[in-house]
Amino acid sequence: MQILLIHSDYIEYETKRSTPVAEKIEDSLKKGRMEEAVAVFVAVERDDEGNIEYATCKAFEEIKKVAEQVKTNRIMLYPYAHLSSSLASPKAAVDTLKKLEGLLKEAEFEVKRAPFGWYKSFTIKCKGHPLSELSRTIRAGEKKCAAVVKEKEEVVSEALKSEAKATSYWYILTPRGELIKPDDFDFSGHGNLAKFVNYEIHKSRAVDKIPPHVELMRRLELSDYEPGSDQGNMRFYPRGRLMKSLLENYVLEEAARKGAMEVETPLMYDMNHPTLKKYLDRFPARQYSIEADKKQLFLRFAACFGQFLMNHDMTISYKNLPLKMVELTRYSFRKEQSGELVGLRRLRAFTMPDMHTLCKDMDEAIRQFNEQYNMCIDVLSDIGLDLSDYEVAIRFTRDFYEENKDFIVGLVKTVNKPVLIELWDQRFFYFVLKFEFNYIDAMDKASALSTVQIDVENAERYDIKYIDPTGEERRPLILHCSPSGAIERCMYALLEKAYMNSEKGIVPMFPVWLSPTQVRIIPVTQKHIEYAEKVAEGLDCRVDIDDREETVGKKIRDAGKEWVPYVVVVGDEEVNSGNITVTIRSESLPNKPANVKMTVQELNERASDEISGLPYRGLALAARLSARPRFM
RNA sequence: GCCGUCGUGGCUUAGCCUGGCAAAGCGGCUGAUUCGUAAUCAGCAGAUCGAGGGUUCAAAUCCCUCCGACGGCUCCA
Repeated sequence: MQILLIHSDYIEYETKRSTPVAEKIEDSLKKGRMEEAVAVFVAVERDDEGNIEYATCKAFEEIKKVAEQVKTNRIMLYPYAHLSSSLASPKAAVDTLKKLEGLLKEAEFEVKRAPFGWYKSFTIKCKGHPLSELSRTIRAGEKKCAAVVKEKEEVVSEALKSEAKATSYWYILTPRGELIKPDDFDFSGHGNLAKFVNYEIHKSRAVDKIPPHVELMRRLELSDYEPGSDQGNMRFYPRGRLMKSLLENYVLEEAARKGAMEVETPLMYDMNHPTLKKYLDRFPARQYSIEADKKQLFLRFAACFGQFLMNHDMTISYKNLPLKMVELTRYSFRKEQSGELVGLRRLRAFTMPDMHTLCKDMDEAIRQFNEQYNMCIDVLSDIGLDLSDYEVAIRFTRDFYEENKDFIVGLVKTVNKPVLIELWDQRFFYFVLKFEFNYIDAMDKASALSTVQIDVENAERYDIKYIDPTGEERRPLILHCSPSGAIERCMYALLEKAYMNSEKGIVPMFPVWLSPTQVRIIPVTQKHIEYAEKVAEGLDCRVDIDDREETVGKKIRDAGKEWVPYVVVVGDEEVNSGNITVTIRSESLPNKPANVKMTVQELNERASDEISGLPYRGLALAARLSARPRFM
């Protein structure tokens, strides 16, 4: 916020013409005059929008200080856009001005406020003494002022009021349908669930290690922080890009298999679009905003916007339902608080498959929910995460539960292990039912992967309708589904899992279909490279050749450090026998490689079998290791 | 965003407390070695000690501000 304070003999204004953003005012406010007053010219800036309370209170303090110094009790607030080139939205500006006016009045100042959004003429007679002209820049900053603390308490108490209404009731639901309070539940044999419940309910997250996956993502040259961007925006090296691409394609193909139509929608939207504005108001200050020409734009944080706007314009018959659309958001942007960002776990720009299903009624929504619940289990399983890696949370309103008890218990039976239940007396969010699969990492932290929600609110908000058999317009229910959750987060989970495995004495690796190199061929000396090439030609997967002038021991070690699933050493023996010796990583123990003699064809069959039915791409790097640059 | 800890060649770190020529390993380059399952040998290059400011004859080292990472609070995919 920029403010300019002028101690004046008098200030007077008169409105001339309204602009499109003008506030509505009574005629009495079209002219104003104040004698012996501090005129406060104010430009509310974009930065203030994140913390209007702070900016308002800080401005209040500054004005109060100056007014006391120049010994006046009269304040004229005057909106003055020309003090800044980075203005807040008109709505935020008016809010701020009104709040500031309120604070000043509370402090017993005599306050007048010139109307916002009008062309005005004004006359001011500046006193000209040393303190009569002052300017202040207010930035969301370090110190809290007294007024902020007071204001915060009020905000908190508001939030507490709403939270009282939305009390969460926590339970554990077993596959046998028993609903048990967490305190009464015997967690033995359910260590991860205990961690998850602890994480969710008690919010106990004390940890003193650095996250293992952060080190691994760099050591494996998958991805890294990009200091040249904003925090939480990653760079992906060729290996990481390959893995990510495979995962992306996989989820899209699975969605397509379930009948979803792939679409693409814009990354940025008009902040003042009437429909979007309402939606945005539920997620204050969470998005990146940018300015283009005169428009205030925000970057999407999911694909909902684009798809719902598309749904709004579509002509949809009941015969088209359930109607599925999917988009892989590269990227979804969420301006998370900087302290929350961690490696691939929590980002500001992330890739999320986002599928929406329009359903004609609750019965269909529930059937779809069940189908997608199962799809999510299958998707995570192919990615390399099984039911022992994540915990299930199901959250719903009491009403929904009363009407669909058997269905909920059925979901628990599907996974055949106890799940965490969160139940609300009233609907507090836009959904009545949702589940997430929460991955539990090496530091006992939980992160949501797959999720499905039954949305009962946005069809109305976006005016999405379908025509029923009688020709009537009706509102569909909308399922939100992310079959895998964020792609980066899947990579994080795989890295954390590999780390935990290595702690348990299991050799860490990725699923073969995701391994950047699937087969590494190590020629014993330079003269065996030609033979290595021949072996490579017989393999239908990502094969590379370590042609560097290093010892065999070194090359073996390096292949191990890259988690290559199959390592083939070729020397005189292989050239003579025609067979190859393969080190199979998945069957190896630490310091105990599993070496198996087989033919090239046998290895090819084995590898092809493991990756069949899953997306495939060629090597991300040169086939000869000597030609590869280092990224770290 | 707030609180705490940290930031030294591309990477991992020593040096910082107690100010006095910036060290090592890995990686890179050059040469020798042509090697059989977790690191072959030798040499060379490579640093604005996160950035900016201050104190001092002298700052990687002490002080301040900012940036970034990690951890906590809060939140989520």
